[in-house]
Amino acid sequence: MRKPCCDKEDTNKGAWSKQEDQKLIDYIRKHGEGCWRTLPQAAGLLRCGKSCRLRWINYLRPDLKRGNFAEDEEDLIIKLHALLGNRWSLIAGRLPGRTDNEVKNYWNSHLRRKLLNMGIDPNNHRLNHSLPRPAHKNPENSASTASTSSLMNNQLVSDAGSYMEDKSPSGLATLPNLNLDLSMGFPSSSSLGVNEDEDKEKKLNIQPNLSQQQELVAPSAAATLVLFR
DNA sequence: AACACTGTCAACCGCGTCTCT
DNA sequence: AAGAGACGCGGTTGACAGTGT
Repeated sequence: MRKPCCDKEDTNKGAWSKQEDQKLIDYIRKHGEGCWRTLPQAAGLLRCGKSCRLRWINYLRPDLKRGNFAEDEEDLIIKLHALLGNRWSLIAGRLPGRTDNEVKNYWNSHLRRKLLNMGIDPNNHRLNHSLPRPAHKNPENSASTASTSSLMNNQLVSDAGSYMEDKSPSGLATLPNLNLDLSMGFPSSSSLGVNEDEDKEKKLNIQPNLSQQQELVAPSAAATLVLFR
């Protein structure tokens, strides 16, 4: 049988120091990612493998974009969230250089509120008449919803809303064709295992006729999704 | 200037799934 | 086939920064 991931007494917790970061970077540059269980000891770090993995994926990876989200990224997150729900890793997989944690944080701190301010329920992306809709009155809103206006133009809200209601007898919500422009590159296999991605798309029954190497452009291929939630 | 409140984000925790023995 | 460890994910927490009073 395998050994436990780490001895909890011997591991550091909390914020990472620059030295720790450097050790992790150096080690992964030399040996590559993976084998997180043995990595801390091999790299001379008093951290558990889980913590190392998180630090690398969320912060140290060289292909991370960081900085503010662009409007098109915001739109894409909102669209994908309407389709996938809180499947942050899948959503982040469509945003090159972004991590699931980053997307999740951005959703919770910015996008959720933005939708609420528009009177849209962030949970189901439907217009919610019981929510406040200051739309034109609030200057902050009119400014901040510049990108979301394109959202409305795409009829995402109504589309998402209608299919959320359109439940099949089996209890699954079947999504109609959706003109979802997913013209983003595929996630790197380092950030999201290819096999895992494949597997999840199978589970989600996404059928955009894609090969792994193809850029994901699914306008009319139209993700026909069967959500299992 | 000092305090309270709010927002942001890195990191942790627990759980489900996968993989290995 | 079963059980245990490893991995990955989503939810939550807590420290810190920024803003308001």
